[in-house]
Amino acid sequence: MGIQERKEREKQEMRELILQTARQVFIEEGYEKTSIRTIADRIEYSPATIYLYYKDKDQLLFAIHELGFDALLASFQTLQEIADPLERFRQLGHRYVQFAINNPEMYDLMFISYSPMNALEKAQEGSTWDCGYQSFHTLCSIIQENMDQGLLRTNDLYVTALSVWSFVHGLACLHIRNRLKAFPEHLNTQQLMDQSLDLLITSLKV
Amino acid sequence: MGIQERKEREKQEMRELILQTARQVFIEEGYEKTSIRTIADRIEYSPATIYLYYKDKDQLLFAIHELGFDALLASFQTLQEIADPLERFRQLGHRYVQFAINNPEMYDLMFISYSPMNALEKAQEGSTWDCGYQSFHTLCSIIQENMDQGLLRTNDLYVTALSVWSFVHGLACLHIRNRLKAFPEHLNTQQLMDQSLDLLITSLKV
DNA sequence: TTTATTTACTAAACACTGTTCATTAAATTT
DNA sequence: AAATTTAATGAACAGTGTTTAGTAAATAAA
Repeated sequence: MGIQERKEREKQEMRELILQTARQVFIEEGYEKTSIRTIADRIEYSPATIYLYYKDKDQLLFAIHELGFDALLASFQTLQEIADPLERFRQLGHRYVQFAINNPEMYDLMFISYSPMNALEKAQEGSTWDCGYQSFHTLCSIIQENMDQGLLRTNDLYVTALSVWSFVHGLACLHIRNRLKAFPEHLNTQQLMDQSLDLLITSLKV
Repeated sequence: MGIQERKEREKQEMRELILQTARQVFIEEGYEKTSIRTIADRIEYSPATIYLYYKDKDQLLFAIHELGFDALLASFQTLQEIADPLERFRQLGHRYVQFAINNPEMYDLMFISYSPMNALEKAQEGSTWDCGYQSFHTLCSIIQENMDQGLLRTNDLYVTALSVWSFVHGLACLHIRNRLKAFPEHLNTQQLMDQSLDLLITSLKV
C-alpha cells in the first residue's frame, strides 16, 4: 500500500508549505499582517484549508516560533569555541540581545507574544515549553562553568540564570516595544545595550 | 456668554466619562475585551461618539496608561520615608515588580503594548514619553543617592538606571507573558523574583 | 418669534480579523 | 461501475477599528 504513504507524505509537505509560507509572510510583512487569509492567498488555497493542517492560528504561530528558536540556538552553537568562561558568558548575552535587535518580530513572537504560550496551554495539560527551556539550559551551563571556576560572586545557579535572562530580555523588550526611543536623550541604543551588558557581567564578577 | 463655558465643561465631562468607563472595562475585563463597542455600550452611546472625543483607540489607551502611571508613581511616593539609601533602592525595585504582579493588564499597557507609543508617535514629531520618563527619573534619583554615598560599584548613572530598569522589567515581562510558568520546575514566582532582586542589589553593592 | 446655523450624535457601511460548516469534486476502495 | 473516503472551498458568523452621510436638537441671528 504505497498510496497511504504517499498521502501521508503529501500531507506533511502541505503542512511544511503552509509553515514556510507563514514564516515568510511573518518575516517579510510582520506580525500584524500575518493573517490566515494572507497566508492562504500566498499558497493559493482557501483560508479554510489551513485549518485542515493547523488547529488554529496559535498552533501555526507556535510552529513559526520554534523556527525562531532554531536560529537562536544556532547562533549559540559557536560559543564553545570561546575558551574564557567569562568571555563566553558575555558573548552569550551579546548574541541574545543581538538576535533580538536583528530579528525583532521573531524575538517578539518567541518571548513576548501570548500566542505560542496559548498554543502550549491548549495542547495538553502541563505541556512544557521545550525550546524555551533548552535556551535557558544553555545559559545555565555557561553560568555553571563560571561558578565552578570561582568567577562569580553568586552561588545560586537558578536565580542567577533567571536574573541574567530577565536582564537581557528586559533590554530587548524595552527596545522592541519602543520604550527607549521615546526618551528625551536620543542615545545609541546599540552602544547603550553593550554598556549595560558589560555592567551586568562586571557586577556579577567576583 | 456662559453657554460656551458650560459646553466646554460638558465636553470635558464626556471625555472623562469615556476615559473612566474605558479604564473600568480595561481593569474588569482586560485588554482584549476593551473594544470601542464595549465601551460605547457601557456609556450607552454609539461607537462613533467616542471618536468625537478621542482621535483613535491608541489615544484612548494612552490616556488609560497615564492613569496607570499615576498609580505607579503613587506607590513610589512613600519611598522617601525609608532612610537607608540601599534599602530604598531595593524597595523601589520591589514595588515596581509588585505593581506588575498586582496589575498585570495595566503594566502590560504601560510598558509592553505598542499602543501608547503609537499614540505618542502619531501625536507630534518628537513628542516625549513624559510619564515614563518621570518614573525613570525616580529611579535615577535613588541610584544617584546611593552613588553619592559610595554604596555602589558603578559610576555611570544612566547605564546603571537602564540596567536596573531592564532587569525588573524583564522579570515582570517574563511573568506576565507566561514565560516562567511553562518551565518544568514549578516555582514560586513571587519568591523567585524577590531572590533575583536581592541578587541584583547585592551584585551592584560595593 | 421665526429663520439660519452650528453642534452632538448615530446608523450604516467598509475593510478587516479568526473560525466553522455544509457542500462539492476528486481520489481511492469495494 | 458503484460506494466510500478524502481534500478543498464558498459562504457565513461574530467580532474588530474607523469613516461618513444624515438627523435632530440646541444656539445664534434675523
